[in-house]
Amino acid sequence: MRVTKQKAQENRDRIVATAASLFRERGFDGVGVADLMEQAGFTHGGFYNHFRSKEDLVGEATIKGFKELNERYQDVDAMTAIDLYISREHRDAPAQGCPAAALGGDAVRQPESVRSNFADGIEAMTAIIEKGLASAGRGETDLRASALGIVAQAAGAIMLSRACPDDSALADEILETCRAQCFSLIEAARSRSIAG
Amino acid sequence: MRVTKQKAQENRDRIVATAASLFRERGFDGVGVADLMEQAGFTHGGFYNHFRSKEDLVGEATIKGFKELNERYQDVDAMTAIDLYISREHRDAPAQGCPAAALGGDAVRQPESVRSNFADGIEAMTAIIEKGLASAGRGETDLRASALGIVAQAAGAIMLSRACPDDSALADEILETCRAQCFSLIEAARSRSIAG
DNA sequence: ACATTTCGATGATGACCATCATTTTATTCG
DNA sequence: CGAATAAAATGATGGTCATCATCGAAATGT
Repeated sequence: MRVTKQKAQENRDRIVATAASLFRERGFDGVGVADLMEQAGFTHGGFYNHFRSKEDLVGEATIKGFKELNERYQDVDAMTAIDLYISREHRDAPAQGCPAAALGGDAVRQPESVRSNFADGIEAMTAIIEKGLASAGRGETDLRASALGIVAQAAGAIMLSRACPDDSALADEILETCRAQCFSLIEAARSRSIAG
Repeated sequence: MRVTKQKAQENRDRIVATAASLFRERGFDGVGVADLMEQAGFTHGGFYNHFRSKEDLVGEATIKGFKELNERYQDVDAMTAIDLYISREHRDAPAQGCPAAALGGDAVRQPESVRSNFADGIEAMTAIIEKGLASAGRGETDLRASALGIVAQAAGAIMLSRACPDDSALADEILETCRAQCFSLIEAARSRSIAG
């Protein structure tokens, strides 16, 4: 049956949101169109009324995932951001977590259009950390470089910690060690910024 | 036809080596048994004479991948290791590169047995960096913590750089920035080690 | 109110996939 | 040498996948 124009848009949004979660949990290749549609509350057939291909959806879901993440980290201190990001809670809930950490490895095998969305997402994450790094000081030094390094270490930490077995000592050690090291990097960037 | 016992072992090794490369290039799910066997120079049927399941091969290929990597980094200075690891050459040749960076994201969806191999590989990488960090000094401080942070940042950098579009400015910026930051971390760890 | 459009459901398509049974062929072991 | 064995090839199985054609029904535009 047909459905109201607004309702159709809501349905479309729900498909994208469901995909954004499922992809982070199972990978781009781990989610079939039929399975996805069922999780969103539909049968498989309607999919191609909304998207030209699965690849299109992958691109949209990537944007959606980064948007969810960055809204949650908007306007928080860099220390708080790292405390939230490099945490067991984040590691153990990939479906609601960072797309870069969950799907960065999958992204390599995606077309340029999708990878372009990843670059935008990484750029946005970096900007958030950089903003959270800016202290009362003048910010002479390259805060962006510090932010980029912190983002790489944080995403790497979550990915590596997830790759370890459940309840592995190493998995937790990676998290704790990298959190502490990122805290140091934040402090160092700030003191350089004030001094500069 | 049947084949000499030694030849059969060589064939098996070749399948594992081919898998180790192909998996890093296309992901665990991106390589089918038939395709893999063909790349190794066989037809698909013989696969199950060598392995009980594809999952078994995934585990073995992971070990093989880390072994290849760690042999290449054995006995090198930490600076040199990072210079080799965080490089365009490494980023652009995933099939010969680090399994953690290429397959860490895929590992989450693998059984514990495979993840256990990943933990061993990460442990080995960390040990190599830690050893390369030890200077003439007494090594009072926690070099392992520094090494783990460096490994996380390095793997994260390669993963994120690969996720960006080809010829993207961000992709190269990630590499250069993280290499410089890892160099600083190495220097810092060493001076603390000497002072301690 | 009626014709048109379009959302969503049903079902089919052809291509892959992992896995296994069978056969052929050659080696290994007694 | 002969019997048992095992590696590799061939071919089939049942499952899943992305994509598409079709159709019913309801909302939209006139």
